[in-house]
Amino acid sequence: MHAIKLEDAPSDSLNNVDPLGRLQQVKLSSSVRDLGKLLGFSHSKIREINELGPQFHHRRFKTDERIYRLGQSFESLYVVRFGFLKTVLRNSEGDERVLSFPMKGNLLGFDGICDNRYGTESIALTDCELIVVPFKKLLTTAQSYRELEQMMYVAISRELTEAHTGISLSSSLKSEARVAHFLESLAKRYAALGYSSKEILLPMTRRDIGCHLGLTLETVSRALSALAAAGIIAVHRKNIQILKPELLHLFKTPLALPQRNNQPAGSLVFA
Amino acid sequence: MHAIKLEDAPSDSLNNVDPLGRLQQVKLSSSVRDLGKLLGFSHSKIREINELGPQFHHRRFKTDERIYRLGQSFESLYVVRFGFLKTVLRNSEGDERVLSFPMKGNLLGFDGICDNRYGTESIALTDCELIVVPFKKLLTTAQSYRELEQMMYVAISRELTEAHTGISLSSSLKSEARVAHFLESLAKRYAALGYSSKEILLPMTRRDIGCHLGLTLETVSRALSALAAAGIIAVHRKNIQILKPELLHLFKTPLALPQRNNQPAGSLVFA
DNA sequence: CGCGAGATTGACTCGGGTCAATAGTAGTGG
DNA sequence: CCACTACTATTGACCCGAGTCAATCTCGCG
Repeated sequence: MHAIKLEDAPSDSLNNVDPLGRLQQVKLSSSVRDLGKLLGFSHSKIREINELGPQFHHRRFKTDERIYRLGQSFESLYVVRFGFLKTVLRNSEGDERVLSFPMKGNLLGFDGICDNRYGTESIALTDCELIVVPFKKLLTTAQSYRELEQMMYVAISRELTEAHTGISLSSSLKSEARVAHFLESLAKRYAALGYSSKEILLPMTRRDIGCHLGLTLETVSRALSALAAAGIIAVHRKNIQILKPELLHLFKTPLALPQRNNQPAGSLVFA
Repeated sequence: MHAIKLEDAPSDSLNNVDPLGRLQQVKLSSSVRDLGKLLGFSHSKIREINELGPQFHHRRFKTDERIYRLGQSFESLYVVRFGFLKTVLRNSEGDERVLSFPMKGNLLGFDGICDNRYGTESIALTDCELIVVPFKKLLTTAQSYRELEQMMYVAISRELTEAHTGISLSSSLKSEARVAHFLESLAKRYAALGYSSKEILLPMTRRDIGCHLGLTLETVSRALSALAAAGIIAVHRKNIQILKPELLHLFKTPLALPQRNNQPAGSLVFA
């Protein structure tokens, strides 16, 4: 039933795991080209980059560790090499909102750029490894490595725009549609990383999903159950099988049925 | 009753209005220093910038004109010199979401950076004037004007982060709290521009506000009425007077009342 | 003056929040 | 190894807030 191993090592061989399978606090490093690849830039763009040049350290974090805290002074951007995280926005009253669930290739910490301190908090959902990109180093070394700076900014723009789109557009949808949309986008991201897009292991709790979508954990649970009852997915705790991706996609639309009669409609249409 | 004149010229003297008060389609230009000031960077940072250097053209738009369309190929960033606009995100089904209401000093169009075409649409709510910053020019001239490029990126980060925060945090609040929060942040922005923060003229419709906050226009209207009934604001169409800013702020919190009894509570607490 | 877009207000309905009870799962320590 | 515990998830019952539909009002503009 285990969908995928979330801690699966990336394809290259930079890992360092001790005999018990535990992650060690070793520091390894990545070149600008490694970063470019990880961030998903095209090969042509990356080939222009000199292989020699600045190196960026890696850092490992255990489950539930904080990468940085709200208000902490901003020093570095992070690129995920493996593992899963969440970034959280807190308001003064303490209730929180999950902005994103970064995974391999995603960028963290850019919300600190504008006022030199992090405006969010980032927490490891699984053991994970991040590449540390000190912002000052980025600005100074980029004199010679201009490509890097521009790559980073393009990546920032992409991250923010995507997060924006995701959160914003779903807000007008019903709970089931939001959850369906969430699963779909997660599946796409998994697929892009080479994981299965049919068998998904959710690294986050229902509460986290709720905080991300603007729903309560109960509603998320009910929505998953409803999608399961409709035969579109199968749910067993954090293991999700996507049985009918095309119906999942249909579910996103606000059910543009005539719906003038007294039919119950709603979630039973697919039952 | 007119709160402020939205078309008020900025304090410097770069405007060009014909004898009838109409805006002319003249092109004027701004230096890097002008841009820096407009974007709100500190004087010390700006003083380092050579006054000579690249110049950026201005462009005027009439009410309801589109600055750029969704899908259009990305060429320029825009900085608002005066006037009010809205940026809109549309999904495939056509329903829209208002992401932001840019005004003087705000930046537009950065969502096009990541895939070279605009992912949003930007529409003038009033006549307005924008400074055009061609992205290619930014990248190439920035060899010598590195400050400019970095300023722009900091500004982008700030815009996106703020928009993010605004939309995200309000989603857990009740409608009245959302509207109160919206008014408060608008008042702050007005104040920062030197306008009155007590007498506000909303440049957008109730529908726009609703699309921004994830509410319907009726709910926005009701929320405004409720705030008015509580004596916190006075509403006359698009003219809003903020009578008790501190209560407006209190309203933001989810009303942490004991509320165990059968008191009606809700919007009448302040009546 | 009359038209139409925008705004307000009311009545009704229902989706999702809240509270609560239960069950499944993982981790801990004797 | 198993029992205890704490966390996570599921499901039900209830109720309130906001969406929907609709009528009316106001204002600006031709």
